[in-house]
Amino acid sequence: MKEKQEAASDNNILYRYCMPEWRATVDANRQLLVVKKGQPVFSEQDVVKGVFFIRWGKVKIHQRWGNEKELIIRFAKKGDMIGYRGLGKGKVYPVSATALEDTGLMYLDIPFFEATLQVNPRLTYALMDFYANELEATEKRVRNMAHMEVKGRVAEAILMLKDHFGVNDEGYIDIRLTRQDMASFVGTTYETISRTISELEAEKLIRTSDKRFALLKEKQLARLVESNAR
Amino acid sequence: MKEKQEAASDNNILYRYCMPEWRATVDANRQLLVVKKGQPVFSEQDVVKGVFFIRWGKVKIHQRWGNEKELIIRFAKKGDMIGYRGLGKGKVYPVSATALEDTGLMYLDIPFFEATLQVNPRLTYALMDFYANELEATEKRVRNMAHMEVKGRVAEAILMLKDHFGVNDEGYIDIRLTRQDMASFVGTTYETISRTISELEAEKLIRTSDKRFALLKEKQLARLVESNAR
DNA sequence: TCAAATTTATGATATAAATCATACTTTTGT
DNA sequence: ACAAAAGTATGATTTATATCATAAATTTGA
Repeated sequence: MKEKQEAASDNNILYRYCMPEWRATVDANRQLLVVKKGQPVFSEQDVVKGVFFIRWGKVKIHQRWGNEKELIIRFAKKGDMIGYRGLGKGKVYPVSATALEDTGLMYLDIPFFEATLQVNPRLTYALMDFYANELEATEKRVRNMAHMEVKGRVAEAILMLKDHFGVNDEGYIDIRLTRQDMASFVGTTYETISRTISELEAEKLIRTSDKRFALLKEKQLARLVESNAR
Repeated sequence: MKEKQEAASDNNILYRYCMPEWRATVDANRQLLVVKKGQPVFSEQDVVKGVFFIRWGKVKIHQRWGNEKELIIRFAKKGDMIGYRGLGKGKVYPVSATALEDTGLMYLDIPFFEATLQVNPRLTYALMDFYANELEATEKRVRNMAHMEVKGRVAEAILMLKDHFGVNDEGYIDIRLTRQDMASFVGTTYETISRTISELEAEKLIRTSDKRFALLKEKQLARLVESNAR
């Protein structure tokens, strides 16, 4: 892997909330790994053996449904923790994680991670808060899925992507997504996404290029979200 | 309130996971209250001032959308905690809680509850696990909303209700729900629910009476859930 | 570098479920 | 105990979006 990527500083919930004395223990127990674009970090039904922290790159957390369909639960970037699904031995992942680009990860096995939680109440507290907030966001998604139509959900998805990944110099949101991934994130088909994106472009609310999105009229897009009850 | 109801033993995550020494402190700081059927425990946009534990009765956690529509996020019964949405001052509820029948609650204010978390790492740990599991269940709901059609979602909803509330002597799930509540839980309209329930009854998979459901062929109902990709 | 595979755009058609409408039943509050 | 309000069943119509189909554009890897 490239130097620049390897040099990325780790800044994740674990490093931020565990006691400084424990940090060296973490470093002694961690493993570093690289997953190539398109390759799985873990897959549904795999036994949970550890937890991952993204050092660089991007990952989608998704769930298969039947043969062809999938739903993207969330996207993860540098600093994000993935793969921890609560306590309990012998658990299997209810979701898959797949690299959207070459991605560097740090891995801790479950016994060590849970020992870390026991020793660092502040970390446990921060993690509880993290899950409580994720839950709130996911509940909102259920509601949107139930009551908002596709166009509003697409608008909201684009705004979420902007919040999560930020924009680059040219104003494009810093993640490349296929129409299929976008469809899986919004919960619709790629044909419908294709049409909806074309429509939003025709209305000059967004621009797209190289599988990226740029916001042209963010406020109007946000208004679209609000007024899109079914 | 009736004697029998008042005599209910409290068994909730707080009592289960906080240190015995702390229990008396909790009891000194708690308030007990009763909310009548149909009345709110708290409402969307209220400032979060405390957390509630249900002693007896049943509550729905729901979110309004526009004027008429709502989505029921979850149901809560005896022992369940409601109203805690992570740390942070000045937070407002993103959801409402409304009593489905007369309900007795214990209330703790946020400063005391968060002090309790600080003092009882095991409780924090249990709460983190609780939220991680809730998150997993809610993610599954997002997926079902995206890919499963109404009939499958209704079947799944009925199975969830059975798990959560159990069945009485006559085989009926121990909660009374209007068609509108059922629709809000499944994420559809009451007309569609009415039709779907009629259909499931005609197929002899369920029976209904007095706003309650009884399972006649649980396995077939579960199979319906599996095979109901859109 | 080129052929194969994947991704995209867009049109035509089918369909699940929303909406509109009406009559009937049950629950609630005074 | 009764009138008003809320809830339910079911039919008719509309609509958003899935599905099917085709062709063009882009990406991939040998």
